[in-house]
Amino acid sequence: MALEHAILVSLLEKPGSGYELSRRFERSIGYFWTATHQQIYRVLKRMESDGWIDVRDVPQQARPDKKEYSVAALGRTVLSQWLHEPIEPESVRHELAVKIRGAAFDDPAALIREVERHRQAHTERLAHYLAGERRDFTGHEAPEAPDAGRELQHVVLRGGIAYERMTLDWLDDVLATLHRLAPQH
Amino acid sequence: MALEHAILVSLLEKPGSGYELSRRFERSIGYFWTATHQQIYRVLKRMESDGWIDVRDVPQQARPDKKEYSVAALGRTVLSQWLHEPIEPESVRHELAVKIRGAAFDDPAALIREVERHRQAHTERLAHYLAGERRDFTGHEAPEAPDAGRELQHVVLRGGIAYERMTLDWLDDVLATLHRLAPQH
DNA sequence: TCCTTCTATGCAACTCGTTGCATAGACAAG
DNA sequence: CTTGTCTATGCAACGAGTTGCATAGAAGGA
Repeated sequence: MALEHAILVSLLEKPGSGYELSRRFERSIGYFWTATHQQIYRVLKRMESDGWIDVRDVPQQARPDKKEYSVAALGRTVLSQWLHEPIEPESVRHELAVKIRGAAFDDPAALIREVERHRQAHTERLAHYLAGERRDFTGHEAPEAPDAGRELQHVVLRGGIAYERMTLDWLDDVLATLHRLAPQH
Repeated sequence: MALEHAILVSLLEKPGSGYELSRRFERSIGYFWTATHQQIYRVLKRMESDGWIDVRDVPQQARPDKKEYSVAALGRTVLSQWLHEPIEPESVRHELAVKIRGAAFDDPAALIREVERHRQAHTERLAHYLAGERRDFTGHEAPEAPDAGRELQHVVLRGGIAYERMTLDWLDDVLATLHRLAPQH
């Protein structure tokens, strides 16, 4: 399991409440690990009772009070241990690929609109990543004092960008194939 | 849920037993949807009792008897319905990306070996895909009578190949970044 | 005033997926 | 003749993840 670890990384990058974490899991770290707010609240509670993180009640005006979590010493140890353990290659769940192979037993042309929808979604995500890259990573780095966190966030973001570009190319390939199989469209 | 649908697609491509399906989920369709044999047996039982698939006892010599499953009419209907439903973009679980971001709070150099291990695994998987492509998709297609199933399996495989190539390039980028952050290595 | 939206937290029920274990026939190697 | 491997199926328990629902304060618009 790695949700705990994703939360530890996110809280190390910046302490925050369950609500704030669930927002981050819709942006930033959520591009590489998804979680709903229910999952996050439940896991935060367990992590806190296990002493991995500390809580602090933060009264707010103009909005409900919140609980701000930050990583405790034990949490850093746990994260460090996890970082030194080898992980298995990702187990893939590529629903669209299953659909494409399934289309052979139905109407391939009917998938065209669906694939175009995905293409659109990936175009938007790529634009979003590129905007984030321009915003956060276009300043000059001091070459003698690189900021490790910043560099590592950037290389992960470059991975997201490469993934979206590859996916767009592939979806074009899929669309060409579907059109070839259904020339009347 | 899509394991049912992945199984329907696989059984339409070729009927088979739970054991045979679990083998396919380690190759072929398993590159895009993973499942263990326990999951497969459990779901097969449910699908059969729901009338999506038919069973046939197949006595064998030199090995235990098996139950061969094939898709029933209802299963085809269910698959067709699913194919016409829009699906959400994949929810990502990229554990290595979480680790890379986490490395900022530990020793980035300690990740180098792990990333190299992943690079090795992806190199092997790419070679495996390319071998499969040479084996199954190097014959000439009759241009007037394309085999839809074959074409669609090929485009999905091309997606896997593109993914592995992109991943290898990105892992090289990650390794260069890690080395830059730990020049003593 | 009521309705909606945003922040903020949480429970309960359920399904999905993983892990460990068990059984059993046939064959091959030592 | 025992051990290991391959085919073949399955149970039980647990943990992870999803879905639906609930509460509540404050702000802003109709």
